[in-house]
Order: sequence, then C-alpha cells, then structure tokens
Amino acid sequence: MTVTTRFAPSPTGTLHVGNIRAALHNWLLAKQAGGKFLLRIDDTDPERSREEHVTAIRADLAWLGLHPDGEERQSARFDLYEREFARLLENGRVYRCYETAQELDLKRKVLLGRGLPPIYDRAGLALTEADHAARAAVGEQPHWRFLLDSAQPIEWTDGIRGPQHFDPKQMSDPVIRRADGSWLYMLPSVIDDIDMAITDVLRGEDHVSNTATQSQMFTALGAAAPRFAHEALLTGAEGKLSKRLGSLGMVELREAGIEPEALIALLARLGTSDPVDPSLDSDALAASFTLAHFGRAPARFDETELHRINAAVVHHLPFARVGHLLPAGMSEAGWEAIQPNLAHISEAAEWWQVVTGPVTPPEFSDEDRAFLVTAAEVLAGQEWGESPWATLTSALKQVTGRKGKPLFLPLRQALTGHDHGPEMAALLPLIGKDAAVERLKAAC
RNA sequence: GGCCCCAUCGUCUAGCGGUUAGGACGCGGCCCUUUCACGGCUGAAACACGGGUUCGAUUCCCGUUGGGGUCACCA
Repeated sequence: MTVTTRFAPSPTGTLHVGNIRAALHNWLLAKQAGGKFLLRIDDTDPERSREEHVTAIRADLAWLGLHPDGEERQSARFDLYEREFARLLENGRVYRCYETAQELDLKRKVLLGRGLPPIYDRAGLALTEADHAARAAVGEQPHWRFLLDSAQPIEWTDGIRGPQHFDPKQMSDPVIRRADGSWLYMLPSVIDDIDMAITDVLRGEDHVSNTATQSQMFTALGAAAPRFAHEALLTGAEGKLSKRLGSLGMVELREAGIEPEALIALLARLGTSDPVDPSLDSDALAASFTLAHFGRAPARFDETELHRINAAVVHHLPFARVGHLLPAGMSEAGWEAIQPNLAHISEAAEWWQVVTGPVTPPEFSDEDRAFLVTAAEVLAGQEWGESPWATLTSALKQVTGRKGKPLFLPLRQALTGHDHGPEMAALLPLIGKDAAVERLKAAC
C-alpha cells in the first residue's frame, strides 16, 4: 500500500509556523515512502474562507518546496458529503437537534459549575417525530449531530503516542451540520480521507480527541481508519503557547530574511531526538524522518535559533540558488567571498558595495597617511598576479617595516571603508587593481 | 472541574535497575585567520520534589508541584 498523506489547511488565513510544520512533516512522511502528498483546501465555511488565502497557501508551499501531488477543495465536494450523510442517516448515526448556541453554552457552564464534564445530554435524540413535526411547523430547522456508539471502545495505536484509549461516554456527539445545511469540519474530513485514500494522518495533539470521535466515523462509513500520529505542539520561547508564534507567518518570516531551507531544517527536527542540521536538504531530511524520534512533550520554537540556522544555511547556499537575489553584477567569486560573512542573503548588497564602491574610509593619522601613500605606490607598481593581497602585504612589510594590525588595518579601512569584513585576499581581486590604487590614494 | 499527554544540561533530547548520565545547538577557552565570520580542538553545564519497591533508582509504582492539550453550530 502506497503512503498518502495530506495537508488540509483552512483558507481563513495565511500559513504560520504551526501550519508549516504540519505540512512539512506530512510531506516528509510521504516523500520518504515514495508516496503522495496531497493538498486539501478545507473551505467548508464560505463566510471565513478567502480565495486570496488559497492563492497564498499554494505560493507559500511552492516557496518552501513542498509541492503537492494533488489538490482537492472541500467546497467542490458537497455532493459527496450529501451522499455519505444520507448513508449515516439511514443507519441511524445522525440525529436532529434544536438547541441554540447560547443554550448549549449555558448547559456547558452549568455542568462545569457542578464539576462535571460538559458532555451533550442528547436531548435531541429523545425527540419524537411529532416533536420534529411541531418544530418544522413553526419553521424551525434542525442541526445535526453524529451519534457516538457508547458501547464501542475507541482505540488506536498512535504513531507517536503509542496505544490510545478513549471512552465514548466521556465525549459529546459532535455537531456535523448546521441548520442551514453547511458542514462542520468533523465529517467532511473523514469522508475526504476515505475518498482520497489517505493512509497516514499526522497532525498536532490538539486533534487527539477529534481522532477519537472521527475513528467512529470511519467505522460508521464502513472504512478502515488511516494510521494516526499526533505530535506535541510547539510553544513560544517564553514557554506559553504564544500569540506571537501563532501569528508568526510566512510574510514575517520572509521579510526577516529567513530562507525556506532554514525553516525546513529547524521544523523538520525540532522536538525530535535528531539534531537540527542546516546542511541537510529536504531529501536527506525525508530519508531520516522518524516518528519514533518525536518527543511527547511540547518543544519550544525559538526565533533566535531560526536566525542562527539561517546564517548557517546561507553559508552553504550555492551561487546558482541565490544568484537572482543578489545585487546586479555580483559574480560567483563575489558571492563566495562574501557568503561566510552573511546571516541573511540581503546583506550581500552591503558587502558588494564594498567591492564596487564608492567607499568612505575613516580619517587617518599622518603616519597612516604616509603609509598609505607608500601602499598606493607599491600596489601601482606591482605585478597583479594570482594573489595580489599577499604580494602587496609582504612587499609593504619589507618596505615599511610594519606588521600585524598596523600593517593590515589601515589597508582594509582604506580599501573597504570598514575595519572588519570578508577576507582581503578574496576581496582585493574583486575590487581590481585600478580601483584599489584609487582608493588608497583617496584615503591619504 | 473531567479526560489525555509530559517532566534529564539554558534549548532539543539519548537513556528503557548498576553509565565517569551521552549527543546536538547555544555559552566559555584555545587554535586557525594579523579583523569579523567560517572551520578545528576543548571546557562548564541536567536527572522538579516527597514517599514507596529493590541489594541498588534518572530508570518501576503512588502522590505533590509544574507544563501542554481538549471538553465549539472553529478548523
């Protein structure tokens, strides 16, 4: 059986760290097995779903390199839901209810106040046909609940959490359809997982109780449930599940100069016993992806760590990958000279400016000025060669007797305008002889 | 409040009765580089607490404390 996973975002917003992690893990799981990764847009709620978010989600997945092998949209599948719903109705697994949201809320509060679990009392189930007729007569439309089988213990072996047991008596029959006929998440998701032949559902542990009720839905629809795995959620750096984390979206990440490789390297391994390794590509991450290596306690997502990983990633990126992001005219040699000094690709512009000029050197002492005059003369007269920096500095050492910092720092400052930066040996050939001589003269 | 999950260096974690408690990231030091960065070496750094069980608990059991999740006509 081939492995098929899915990522099922609701287009009510753009992707954020939690979403991305879910998408990535499902992608890794499928990719590892040579299976399929499907995108399913969960847009059953026309009120809150926005087309621009669908577009953004597709674009973000593409940016991350998580290309789906197929895409479905729940809004295009209502006929299917209708048919399956009819089957459940026939089998007596759905029933009509009339409580308003306010009434249900009140019931819950009363139970909670008495220290009892807020489980739905199944008042709707007790209604007679006459009751329903009377409701209909006054124009009242019912909403629908799925009837849990209290006699059927719920169990599954979770890919991360191990054996799971739930008592259906401890759970409420979920509302699956509103009075206006619109669908809630619970049932369409199960119908689609069956229809799309999803073999593995990997999601956050906030879905554990959903899995419990949904596992009965699979059975009620005559299908075998997929394998389930629930991973512990991420928390913010300060411990609590932060609003910051929830809102840390693709836009912010991109604006902060985070590369997809960095995000993927961190998210693939955070919360597992495998070390985060910025040098690994997605194929290597997929090959080593192991559910058994996931911890069961919530892990902290630290934005600072993401930036560190980003720097490490940038140090590995080949010119071909970043060329189009670099300043016009920047060569491969330029990239390689500057790359080790970058935390973000965007900083390449600053260092390339050092190569192309103009540069603004600091004020030098008379002594240094004299030194730089000599330097300009030596450089102008020297054979450029393979390693002009070594040639220049060893010549100056002999001529002026300077060494160490007094030898190198004025040169660096005059040539680049900075007192630190990429290696001069790599920079000088890029600057070129004429420009270098000019800069030395200009600094005097 | 009920139910579920969790508790080892700052962080992510390995450990499945007897270990000098291991690794990775970060941090300190040294080397390389006559800068910063990169790279190499090295060091400091942890079993939440209280009871049991046992010859012996980080490991097994109970409790306390603490953290996370869930109990929606959101997904």
